[in-house]
Amino acid sequence: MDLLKFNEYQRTRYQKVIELRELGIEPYPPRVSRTHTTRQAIAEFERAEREGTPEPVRVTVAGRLVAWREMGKITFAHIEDGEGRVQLFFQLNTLGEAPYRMARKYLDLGDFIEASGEMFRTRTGEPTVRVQSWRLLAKALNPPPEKWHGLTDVEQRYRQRYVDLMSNPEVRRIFVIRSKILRAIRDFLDERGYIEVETPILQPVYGGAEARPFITHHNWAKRDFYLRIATELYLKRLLVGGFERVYEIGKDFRNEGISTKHNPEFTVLEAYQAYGDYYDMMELAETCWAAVAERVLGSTVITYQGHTIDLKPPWRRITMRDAILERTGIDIEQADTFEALQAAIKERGLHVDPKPTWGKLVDELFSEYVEPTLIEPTFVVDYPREISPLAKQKPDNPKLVERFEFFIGGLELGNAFTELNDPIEQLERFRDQQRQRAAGDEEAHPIDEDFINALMYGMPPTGGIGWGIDRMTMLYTDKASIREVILFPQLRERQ
RNA sequence: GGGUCGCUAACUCAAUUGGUAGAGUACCUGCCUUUUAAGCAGGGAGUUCGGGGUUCGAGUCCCCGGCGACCCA
Repeated sequence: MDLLKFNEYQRTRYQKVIELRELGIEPYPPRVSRTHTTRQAIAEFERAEREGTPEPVRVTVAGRLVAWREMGKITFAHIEDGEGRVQLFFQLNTLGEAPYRMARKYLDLGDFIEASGEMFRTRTGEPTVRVQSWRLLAKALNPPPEKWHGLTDVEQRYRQRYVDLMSNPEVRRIFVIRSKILRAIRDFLDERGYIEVETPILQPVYGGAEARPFITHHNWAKRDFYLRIATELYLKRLLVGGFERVYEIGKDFRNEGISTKHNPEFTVLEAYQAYGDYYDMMELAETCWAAVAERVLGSTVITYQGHTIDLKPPWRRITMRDAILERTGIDIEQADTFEALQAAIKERGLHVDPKPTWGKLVDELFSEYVEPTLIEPTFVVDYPREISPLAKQKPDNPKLVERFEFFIGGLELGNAFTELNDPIEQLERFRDQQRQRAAGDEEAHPIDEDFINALMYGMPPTGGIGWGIDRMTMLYTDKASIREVILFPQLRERQ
């Protein structure tokens, strides 16, 4: 950074750094001698008050200077640490001339400092540290945002999340909840005997979902790799290997646009259970989501964008056929060819993006007319086979597979199936995808020959499920945009 | 990809019809020994997102571009 380009604030603050060093004071010392967090200091003081302890409570607290009120020979300040804040009382008589003047001359809002002294209550009753000595821990060169409004500019909030976090406590709270959600999911699955695994992010063949991948290059191998779009095919290899219950939580990458519901890299849970099916996955989903809400929010009832929603099981189950019939009057079992469905859509004057196949048209019709209406937790079951190349077909209807997606608050949240474990059928499905790719569908699945080889060793009947952690966090924190629940969301580079 | 809105001091925001770019916070100086959005007095601080055009004169009008938010596809 060019020192000459320092602004007014940076110049005055950096000047203080220089002067402090001339005085032999290091503005960025290596160690801290904190004895109490702000919360501990207050708690210990209040306990001493209750118990009538005669000795004063002595503390050394540390944190960021967030308020500074000079009143002549005394100054009130607040510091903030990870747990809260506490008031500091700088007094000329207590500190002595030099340390008091130094504080007033060299401290600025945003600096990290350490202060030692006895706890007391001010006239207004606030527990406060009467500062007997203080020390600069880290000089801040940039001033913090305005104390009352904080940082509100959305673009700057995302680009400089550190400023957002320091000035908006609500934002910190969201990411604490996100962390607790992850913890609760892991606890839930661990209690059910799942083991957590890690599979490759760099993959020679991508798969497990319909999406365009990011491509990267490995210099040593002299070849391109794909960033994974799903963990599915690797996790199922582990079931072939003999693990019965596995899950992975990690980032997937999809080379697509950005929206309030899409970030190119996003966090996903996938879980697989041998000897299970998609009914077991419904039970897993509704139980887990309710348990997580209970553990993280203390209730299964949440508010999302004005809707009050109870996540308590059992959730509503409806077939995709009935859901579409309900909302559009079209029975996809009758309109069971591409041409018939096209005709039915036209006949009813519905607006659906043109799609190349029956299955994709069904999916589009559903997304357009059903999905936004699914506010209560709902499993939509039995999807068209041709858009579900990794799911096992329904025994009584070869056009459909044992697959469901679930929806809450109008958000598509997860996807699950009874996993296809017939290697030859799987190969056929991949070949179908290959044909769709040849016909111009860039999102069609490529053939993963090693995965077929794995299935040829035998994979037990299995239920599998995946859901997005980002959207789950949106739901639990009542946020309409995925960027609010991702610490550093993807943005275009600024010039 | 299309539409709407936005981008002005470090932050939050003003700026009438096109007529000297302002306020609050923050910063600097002074006063002030129980304040808490402390107070009082004074001062400094701008590539008005970038480029071009119209005009005597552009933050404001027009064109091109950038970034963001929301809606639509």
